[in-house]
Amino acid sequence: MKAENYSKYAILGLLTTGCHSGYEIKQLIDNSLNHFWKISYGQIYPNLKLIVQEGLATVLDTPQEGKPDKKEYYLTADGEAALQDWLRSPLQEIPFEKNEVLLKLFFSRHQSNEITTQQIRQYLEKLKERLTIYRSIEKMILEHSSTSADAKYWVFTLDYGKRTTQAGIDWCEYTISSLKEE
Amino acid sequence: MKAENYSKYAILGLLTTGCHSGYEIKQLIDNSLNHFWKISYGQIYPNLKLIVQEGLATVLDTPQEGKPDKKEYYLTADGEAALQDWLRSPLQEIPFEKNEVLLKLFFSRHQSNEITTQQIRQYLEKLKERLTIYRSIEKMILEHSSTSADAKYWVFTLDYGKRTTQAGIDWCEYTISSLKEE
DNA sequence: CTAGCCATGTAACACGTTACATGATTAT
DNA sequence: ATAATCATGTAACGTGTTACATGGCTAG
Repeated sequence: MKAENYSKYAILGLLTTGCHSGYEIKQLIDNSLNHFWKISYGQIYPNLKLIVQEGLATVLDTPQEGKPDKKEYYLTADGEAALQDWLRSPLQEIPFEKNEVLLKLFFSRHQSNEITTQQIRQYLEKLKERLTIYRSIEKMILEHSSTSADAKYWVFTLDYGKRTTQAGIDWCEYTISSLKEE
Repeated sequence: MKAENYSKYAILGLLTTGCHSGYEIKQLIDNSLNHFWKISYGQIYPNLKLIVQEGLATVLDTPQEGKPDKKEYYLTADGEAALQDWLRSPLQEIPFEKNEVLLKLFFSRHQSNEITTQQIRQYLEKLKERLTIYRSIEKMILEHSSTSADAKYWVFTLDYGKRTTQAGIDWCEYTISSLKEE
């Protein structure tokens, strides 16, 4: 009963978006998927090796001038098929949030409302920053690559981030004001 | 640069909510914290052992009639202090969602809108179920233990779940209708 | 001259899940 | 009979992060 290795498919997908090396994959994830997916080099490089071993991509050693050499990966027909198979496969789980603020709030009768409020305010600030980041990524996509066939879908994923973050912001404000009335 | 072991504090906190054995902790988490925290026996029992070793709790072997013996854990003064220290410590990270639907949607130009829509619909159904569960937990808390000093805070955490889930539901409906117009 | 970017990779570690082992009682 | 609930625990496994190693080029 082994779950899928999602990171493998994330990498497979990213190889179709114009980036072809481990380094570029990391860049794109940090810039554009950061709100629902993360990945580290410790995952990327071993997975790329695996993907080649399974025949889902081929490597091309590309020397560069003034920069270190890079390895460029390109999906094979099998790789394309594997990506599409995974895309249409049914969802396994819905996302689960491990939320430190809520965990603390759950036990907050052991603490003054003042400190609890402070922490929620801290959380609120972080959510606001996050919202700003989402908006700037969205702007970038719309200006920079609105012609790309991917753009439409990327904007959908950002919309999700914006909506749920806004819901979190609303909650913070409501909860802070509730704690004050006492 | 080692992050905190949150599960340890989750257990520490739960020992103050009327449950005192590993089994009871698991029950309560599955019933009431499930929307922002999960834990398995493989984490609970080793952590309880650790907590006792650190002097944060004491164990009491309690034989039961008609049931297996259980071990009851009670926080020491040090344990109470450790919990409070952690509660007031600043937030480390804000939660990060690893979202399979969004990952697939990100690459959905490789697939027909029909299948993409189906998957979002699937996601929508799961979010609706989740919302129903939140509402029933909330009702349980309000009816069953509204007198408890914890109840107020527990309801806040549920409110968060309800709001963000509702935002997800709205997003699904909007996105499905957007994909149809083509 | 120092920081940061470009670029690839591994080893150790932390965290968490799953499956397994044990075994009594109670409800269907 | 059989499944479910009560109850504790460990070992193997999977997944992901962090720190480290290497090293050249470019901008301040």
